[in-house]
Order: sequence, then C-alpha cells, then structure tokens
Amino acid sequence: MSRYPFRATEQKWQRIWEERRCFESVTDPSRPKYYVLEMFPYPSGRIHMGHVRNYTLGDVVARLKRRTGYNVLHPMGWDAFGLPAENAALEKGVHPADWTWSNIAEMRAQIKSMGCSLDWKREIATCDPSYYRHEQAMFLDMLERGLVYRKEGWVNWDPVEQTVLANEQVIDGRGWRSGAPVERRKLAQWFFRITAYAEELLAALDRLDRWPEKVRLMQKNWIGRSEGARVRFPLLGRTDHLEVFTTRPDTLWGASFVAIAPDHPLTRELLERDPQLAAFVEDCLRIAASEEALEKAEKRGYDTGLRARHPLADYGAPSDLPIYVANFVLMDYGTGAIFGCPAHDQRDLEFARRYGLPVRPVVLPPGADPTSFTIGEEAFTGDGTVFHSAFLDGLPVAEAKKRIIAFLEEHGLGRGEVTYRLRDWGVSRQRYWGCPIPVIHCESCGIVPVPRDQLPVTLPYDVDFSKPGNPLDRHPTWKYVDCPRCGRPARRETDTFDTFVESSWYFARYCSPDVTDAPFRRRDVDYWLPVDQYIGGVEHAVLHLLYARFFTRAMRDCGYLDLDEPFLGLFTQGMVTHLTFRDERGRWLQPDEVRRDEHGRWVTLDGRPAIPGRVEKMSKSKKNVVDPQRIIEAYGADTARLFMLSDSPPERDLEWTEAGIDGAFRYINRLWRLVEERLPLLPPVGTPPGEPGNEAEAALKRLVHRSIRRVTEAFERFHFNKAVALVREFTNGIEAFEPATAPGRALLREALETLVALIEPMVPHLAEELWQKLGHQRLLAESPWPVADPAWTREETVRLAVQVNGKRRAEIEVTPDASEDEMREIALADPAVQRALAGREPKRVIVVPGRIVNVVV
RNA sequence: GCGGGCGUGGCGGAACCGGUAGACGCACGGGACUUAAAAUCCCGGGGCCGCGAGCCAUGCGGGUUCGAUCCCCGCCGCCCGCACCA
Repeated sequence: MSRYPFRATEQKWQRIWEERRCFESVTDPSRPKYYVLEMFPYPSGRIHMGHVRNYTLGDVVARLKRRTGYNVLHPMGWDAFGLPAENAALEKGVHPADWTWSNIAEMRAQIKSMGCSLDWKREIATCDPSYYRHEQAMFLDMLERGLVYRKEGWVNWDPVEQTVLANEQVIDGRGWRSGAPVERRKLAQWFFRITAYAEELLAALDRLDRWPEKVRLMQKNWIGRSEGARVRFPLLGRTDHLEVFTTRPDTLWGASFVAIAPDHPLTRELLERDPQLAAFVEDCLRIAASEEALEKAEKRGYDTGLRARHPLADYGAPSDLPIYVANFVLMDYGTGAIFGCPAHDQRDLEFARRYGLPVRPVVLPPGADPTSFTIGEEAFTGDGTVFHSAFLDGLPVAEAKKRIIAFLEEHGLGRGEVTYRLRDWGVSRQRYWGCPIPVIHCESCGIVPVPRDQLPVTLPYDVDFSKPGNPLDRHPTWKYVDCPRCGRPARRETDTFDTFVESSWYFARYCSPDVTDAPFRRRDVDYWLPVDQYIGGVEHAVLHLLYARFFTRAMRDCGYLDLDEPFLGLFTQGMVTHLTFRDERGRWLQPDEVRRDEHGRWVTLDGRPAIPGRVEKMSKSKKNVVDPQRIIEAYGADTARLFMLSDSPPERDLEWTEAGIDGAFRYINRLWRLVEERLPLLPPVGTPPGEPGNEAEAALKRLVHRSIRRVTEAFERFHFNKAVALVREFTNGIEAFEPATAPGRALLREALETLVALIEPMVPHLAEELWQKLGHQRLLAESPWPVADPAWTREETVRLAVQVNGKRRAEIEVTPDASEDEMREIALADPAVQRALAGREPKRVIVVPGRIVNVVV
C-alpha cells in the first residue's frame, strides 16, 4: 500500500512557492486587500505549539482570502528586544545581539517548515536599527506634541529583573515575568500620555464589533471610567484645602470623616513633626509593597488632629470632620483624598466602626421607614431616595448627583469630574537590550532631544554583563556626549524602551519594510491598514492591544497616518495544553518519559508508576511540552496543521494528544490513497462534470455542492473544527461512491477536485500534490475557491420528525416544497403516530416546514 | 468581593433563529485480510429495563412554550479578568 511521502512533498512545494514568489504582495489599490496578521513571536530560539496553532489559524485565513480574490498581506517578523537575551548573556556569555540573531535564523527555518503562505520579503526584526530608528523619530515627534513626558514618581521595581514595570505588568503584586514581589521606588521615568486618549479608547471599543466581547470588556474595565465630583474641603486653622474625589456626591451629608493617602503631600508635611504618624505611614507603605497582606489588611487609620470644614456645613451637613491618614486610600487614584460616608460605603463603614465615627444614613432604600432605618453590618449601596440632605431630600440617587454637582459648581465648592483607572504608560527600562531613548541630559539645557540627523542612537556592542544593573549606564564611553544645544559635556539617556513600544506599530512597518527615511509610505499604509484579521493569545487582551490602539492614535495625531484603530478583526486563540505527570516523589515527568503498561496504567519507561495530573498549558516548569519541530519531522507539517484545527474550536484550549496527532496522520494518508486509487478511473483533466444519471450520482453531486457551501461557511466563521468534520464527511461520501458510468466517473473527478480544493488552506502541501496528480498545471494556491451551485445544495427529500405532544414518535419523508396540508396528512397517516394518538383526536397540529410536525392532543 | 465565560456519551466536540440531541473524530468492542502482527477496510455503540410500538437523558431544581442543550428564575461546580478605584 502506498504511503504519502510527506517529507519530500512538503519540501518540494515549499521550494516551488518560494521560486514562484506566490505569497509576495504588492500595494495595488485597484484590488481589494486583506491584511492577515498573527502576533509576531519573540525569538526564543524554538517555536512552540502555541506558535503552530497561531500560524496555522492565520494561514487558513490568508489562503482562503487569497483564493477568494483578495490581495492578501500576510507578513512575519520578530519581537526581538527583551530580557531573555540578556539572561542568555548572563548565563551563557553570549552577546544578546548574537543570541537573538541566531535564534531568529533557527526559528525562521522552523516556521518555514510549516509551509505558511507568508511574504518573507517583508520580514522585520525590531532590534535592527533600521526598525527602531523610526521609533526614535516618532518618540521625538510625540515629545514635541506633548504625548511624551518625563516625571519623577513612584514606580514598580522588580528586584529580580532590576527594572521598572508598568502597572499592567504587575500581576497580584508580582512582576509579570519574574514573579518576584514588586517594590516601590522613586525614579524619573518617561511616560506616554495614554490617559489623554482614555475617553477615545473607551468609546471606540463599541465600534470594534469584530473583537471578542470579552477583550472589549477587559479593556473597558482596565480604562475604568468613573463619573463623580471633585469637592473642596477647607482645612480648619489653615489657609489651604483638600481636594476630594467622589462618585457619590449625593451622600455628602452622610460624611463623617476625611481620609488621605499615606503618601499624600499633606501626610508628608505632617509626618515631619509627628514621629508616630511617620511610623504609621512607614508601616502602610511596607504592607503595600508586600502585596498579599493587602488581601486581609484591615482598614486602619491615624487621626492627624487636623479637621476639615464640610463644604455644605451651611446647609445642614456636619460642620467639620476629622482628617485621618488611612491605609486604604490610594494616592494615584482620584486625588488621593476621600470623604468617608460609612452608611453607604462598605470600606468607610468598617473604618467608622473601628474608630467610633458616626454612621448617618442619607439614602433610604425603597420601602424602608425613614424614622427607623439604620445601618448594621452592611453599608447600603443601592439606589433609593435621598433624605436628611437639605435640598436633595426626596430625590433618587442619580437625580441627587446631578443636582449636587450643579450646586457645588455654582458655589465654587467643587465640580463634576470624570476619573479613569488607566494611568500613563511608563516606558523607561533600566536595560541594555532595548531601543535607546533618544535624548541627552545636559546640566545647563536640561533634556535635549537627539538631533534627527543623528538618529538612530544605536546600542554599543561592547558591553559588560558581569555586574548587575544596566550595562549602558556603566559603559566607559557610550553615554558621554556633547550637548547638541550648548556643546558642553552631557550624558545620554541610558534607559531603553519597554518592548511593548516596538510591538505597538510593527503592523504598520510591514506595509513598507524597505523604506528608509520614514517608518512607512503613506500610500502603503493607506492601502493595507487597518489589519483585517489579527490573531493571537488572550494574554495580550489588555497590554499589547491597548498600547497598539493608543500608539496608532498618537501616530495619527503626529501626522503619520490617517487611522484610529489598528485591528479591525481580532481573534484570540486558546492555549495548547497537555496532560501532566509526576513520579512517586512528585517530580514532573516529560510526556516522552511515560508510557501505558499492559493494563493501560501510566508508568515511567522503567516501569515505576507515573501519576497523571491536570491538563495544563504546556510549560517548561511542568515539563509537559511537546516540541513542534519533532512532530513536523515525524508526521509532516500538514498533519500538525490538521491536528491544530481538528476537534477543538480555536478559541478554546486544545489538548495535545498522541492519539489525536495519529488520527490526523491517518486521515492525511487516507486522502492520499483515495486520490491515488481513483486516479486510473478518472476522465482527463478538464472534462466537464456532466449530469448525474442515477440516484447515487445525484447524491454525490449534492454532497459536493453542499460541502462547498458548508465548508466555506465554517471557514468564514472560524469554525475550523467543523470544517474538518465536514471535509471528513465529504471524504467518507466519496469513498463510498463506486462510479459505474462515464458521467459517474466525471462526477468522481469533480468530487475529488473539490475535496482537494477545499482542504488546501489546512493542508496545503498535500493539496498541491494531489491537485498536480489530478492533472493540473496551475498551482492550487493560486486557483479560485470552489463555488457551490445552488441547484445542487438543496435536498430532494427531507426527513422530518413527527411529535405527539412534543415527544418524537415517527419520522416521515417529504419533498422540501410539500405543503403544510400534505405534511399534516402524511404525518397523521403514519402508523406510529396513530398508535401514539391511541384514538384521541388531535386538538392542534403544528407544522414547521422543513423542521417538524407536532400533533397536540 | 466585583465583572465575564463555560458545564452535552468513556473523551474532544456537533446541533443555524426555540424544531429528529450526540455530526465528525479519538478511545473501545466485533468482523475481514494475514502464518502472525502492524497497516488497511467493514460493522457496532448515551443510559436503563422485562430488549419494546418502552422509559430516562444536555450540571441540579423550577418556569415559559405545542415543543427548551438553546429563553427566564434560583442553586451547584469549574475557568478567566480585576482586586481597598472612593
């Protein structure tokens, strides 16, 4: 029996595609375009299964779109700056640049072996000065336009990575990469003014209708818009005042204290003269830094002895309030100062109970009695009617908010304000392997941008990694330059960009990777952007995707392009998972270190028990990784691709199993044999399909056209697992068909050609090979997608269920255009229906054409 | 705690807009081919029992409907995001 020679075949077609430059694209405004993009990889050295899944999904879309007439852009590149390169330098003594470039070479070969329809002419690497020089120029433009600024502030310091992290990069109080508890430090940092776009980024989410709802919601929550008011509380015995932000100005009459953050300017002023307060603050900051404690941390405060005058003291509110420093008040949200209304805020209630402060309800729940309503253990945060609040009395909460804000504004006591949870994006990193920030620090001129004609500021090659910290900062010469403005000795900025900056605009660079004097040509980006389909992991739902959306707008406002949103369609794929194993001592075992014994139990290779654990994301730490390169060598790229698409919907996790990959491999070989074996029966290529002469032939013809319709639809809806199922069903149908006549043989050719044409996006090498065997000269990758003939997508008869009182009792066969009366008659005549009726008279008969007949008695 | 998602055979999953639950595959059982095995091909299959013209089945309990995996209410379980955001 012949076997599909996948190795030779895959190499053959990859060579032909490359020679004929099939997948290279050019800007051509006369044609409709389609930009398919997978999130570019970090060049770690080897591809993993997540990459294989990602690029398979993208390639299916790219190939389908190309064959349905689009001018497709499908590029690939490298997110090449980042910490692992420096770790390699530290551990193995390799230079980060050398390490990165050799990894890129290796991974490029691995990705190429997958046979994706990529335009390699457009390959970019972000660590190449030809890429990051444009980023430096854009940074200077943004600096001029006020979209970039430098500020001294508290930062999240990762003690392991010895660098600063953005808020988004801190997860549960730990560094997103190192997992080490983050410390708070004070440093001067560069920031992108992403908050200037908070409202726009939020509002535009509604229009991203081809994004997963989940991702839009995550971004919405991340931006965290809240409407409220900023209220002035004058300090008694002083001339200044506190600014307080609140979303509940309607509860001002219920205020019983004011609280400020431990790092509020007023706190810092007070602690100079109050050692007890200083100790309290130190305590708070330590707990804040040592995360977890927060979880259980009680509401604690320190009475400063200062008091604030209530702005509404003249209108029946408490005349003045104590000012506490409280551990639960955050300096970087709102104004760092709050007023506490214990009756209507759970935190304030806990605080009030602890310190014996009054609890005065001012919102009455619906149906409650104003004379007897009191607050117990739970604050009342719902809607109700305001009372004990002068002119707000009787109003519902929403109304009261509007009224009090108008009042505060009229009397100069405060104003309505919208606050966002989103903070500006800190991009300074104390690292070597990143894009240098193109500014110079001069003692007399301050911060001076590097003149444009001196860009790019490139990284020095001769760096020393033997000591911790930033090698750029220690470099003997690199940072010492003359000030471009005054000519006196000055210092380069030694921080580099967060690597999320590079990935914020790479999709635009792909449009014109060759242009040197600008990041891209207008003509190219105007044509290709936005990306029509972006595909990657959900882990980037907030960070990368939000930064890229911001950066696109910043580029727009600097006149680089005319675009708001970079990614029109977004698809987030699930993870690739695998069963985990441990030995008796609890040590993780690799999948190739276990087998099943004769009783089907998991054992190690030398027969000791292996304990299967949970199915988890493939990770080195749990040792449950399967190397894609090994799979491609053993089974071929098409098998790996097919398995990636089979069974699991792409948005869900996919469990890698040996059995699954074997199943895909068997099917690949079955397809090969099917065409091989039927080939001698077929009329020559180009023979017109001809009309079916008997029922079997008609059935095949219908199967062909129904398959085209259903598979196409499945692809378009990203139901790739269904597409695989439908194609297998189609294969089963062809296998069962025995051609007996000349038209039958012509039909068999039509069926096989259609099958091969439909599987091409998934298993392109096999499909090209079979297409050629069937006698075609033209490449399948460049051939049009099959079109279903509507005359053959209809069934000639339909089977419908007949229910009696909603229970299925019989099945009838009718023509699709049968009238309701006919269907009713046939159904009622059915013996099984008669039996179920047991002589009872039908009260009602519901007939849904093509669906069901339901007899109600 | 808040927000979101998901629960369907032994397993991954189908089921369009409320209309025959279990497509397709994996694993399994039986058979064919073979000296034998592998490979391949064919057949079978949700559960129960008295094996039928039966009953029960989409996490659990209710509801709406002629009819519910699908809609509504209340539970239970798992997963993800945020986490003192005033």
